[in-house]
Amino acid sequence: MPELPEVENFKNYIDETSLHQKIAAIQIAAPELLINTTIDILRDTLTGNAFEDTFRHGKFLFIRLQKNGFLMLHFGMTGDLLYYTPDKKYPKVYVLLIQFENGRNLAFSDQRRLGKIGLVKNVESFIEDRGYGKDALKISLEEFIVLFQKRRVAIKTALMNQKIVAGVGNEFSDEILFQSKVHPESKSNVLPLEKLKEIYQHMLAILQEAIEQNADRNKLEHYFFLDHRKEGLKCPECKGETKLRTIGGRSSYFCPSCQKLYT
DNA sequence: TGACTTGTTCAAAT
DNA sequence: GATTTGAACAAGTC
Repeated sequence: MPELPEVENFKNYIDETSLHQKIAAIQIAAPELLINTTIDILRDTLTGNAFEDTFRHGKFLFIRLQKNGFLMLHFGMTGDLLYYTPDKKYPKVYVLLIQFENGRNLAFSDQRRLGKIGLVKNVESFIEDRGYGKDALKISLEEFIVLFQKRRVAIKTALMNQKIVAGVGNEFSDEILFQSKVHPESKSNVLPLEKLKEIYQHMLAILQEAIEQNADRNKLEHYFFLDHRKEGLKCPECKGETKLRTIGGRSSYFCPSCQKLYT
């Protein structure tokens, strides 16, 4: 599931493959993913244009165009990118296909179609209008503490709320709380200051390492819950059994003996 | 067959 | 008004 590190990885992928090339044509296979634009406007804007650079905020990726603002991509649950030379081997399924003048294609695929595609004039006002919080890698400790001290919801729910801090999803929130030894149902506003600080530090460390490893789960084996999302496993710390519980409408895995519940 | 999965948004409740 | 809760969406798996 694309969370912040995966989206950063997509950003790097576009930087390495798709910048400064004239777009010859585009194909749109899933118009229902478009927000604040239409097929015609998107086609008119992108054709003859080029990608200049990229910017990530939380799980959103913005690609600056040579003219007329930014192309915005959100990867939902199953979004993926592939840059390739079209030939018979690639009957690539896509929701948006960018065909460059050099003959290469960039395909945005999204099996479950929970992604989003849009045009954005101004990234800062897009983020502000929609009420998203600071990016998880850019928020300061002080800002983090102020926000989390006033939320009464479960800490896991707060961490996943993009309007508080942007970029953390279900899977990374489980790992952050496991490393911090905090039960996911602990109320955010009752956590001791020291614990909030630990959560903040683990959030940064885990996200940063995942980015360094290109969000490759095989290289994150030492992270217990990122590697094993199952109930009834042996916790590597205490050898107790891991539990599954629905928290904030999302499945949450945790170790009930290592992760302390603050009420 | 239908329950379950996730990121986001919306409506309703507090 | 701000915050919280829960349902809805899609489409695939089991």
